[in-house]
Amino acid sequence: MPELLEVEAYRRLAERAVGRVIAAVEAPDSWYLKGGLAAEELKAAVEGEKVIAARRRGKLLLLDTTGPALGLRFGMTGRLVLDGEAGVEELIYSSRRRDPKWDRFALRFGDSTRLAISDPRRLGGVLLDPIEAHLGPDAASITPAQLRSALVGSKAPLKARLMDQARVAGIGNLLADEMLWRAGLDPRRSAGELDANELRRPHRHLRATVAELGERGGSHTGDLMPARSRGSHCPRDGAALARDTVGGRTTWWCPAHQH
DNA sequence: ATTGTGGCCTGCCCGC
DNA sequence: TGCGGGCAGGCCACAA
Repeated sequence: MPELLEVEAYRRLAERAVGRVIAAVEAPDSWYLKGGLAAEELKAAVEGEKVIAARRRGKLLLLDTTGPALGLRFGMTGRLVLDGEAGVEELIYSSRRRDPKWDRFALRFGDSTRLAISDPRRLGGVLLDPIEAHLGPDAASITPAQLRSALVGSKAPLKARLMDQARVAGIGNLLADEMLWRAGLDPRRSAGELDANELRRPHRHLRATVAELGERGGSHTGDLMPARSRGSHCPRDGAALARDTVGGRTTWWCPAHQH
């Protein structure tokens, strides 16, 4: 599913659209426009404007224009397609097909090219002038001090806090499980319970996991990923893996080495 | 304020 | 072979 690694791939794809002028907005699905945004309002705001940058904060893709910025969200099944080319080919939990009816939003440029979001399950959305301050520091560049302050003083489970986009932006379910598995930390522990020594581990493993899975090609390429099924065992020590809901999400962890 | 829960979206896979 | 139930997770509304 699109976590920050996939959205970063989308950002790189969208960067090719920098310099193009938005000739028309296609918004066939009003559900997909968030924050009370109407299609007419969106058209009036960005048609005729030029794309000047493609940025990312967490899982949010930002298209800066000479007018207001556009915020693109992908949920877990959204795919960015530019000129018929997808930013990510293999999107786990989404369909491998591409059906035109799944195009929930698109920009048509003056040179007849087109940037579209194909999203079978309509879990993504489009925002006009998103408030970036609603998102915490980006997980790929967060500092140790920033991560520490995102965790201390909280009674929420460690995993829930890591996935709270207002505290740390970009960590989804798979990345959270993978980094905690690597860090040897129990996802259910209260975030604020970590001592000074333990607090260093999430940061180190977050950075390492993001870098490594980025090179491998996405958030689904973790070492724990193949073991996310019933009756499986820890790839590190062979112990039976535990499965439960933590932070509202299906969570897999190793009771033998994650404490 | 913080934390937890349930619902939304819909394609796909498994078992009958 | 078709069908129905369960499942996936990002986000939001809402409750305690």
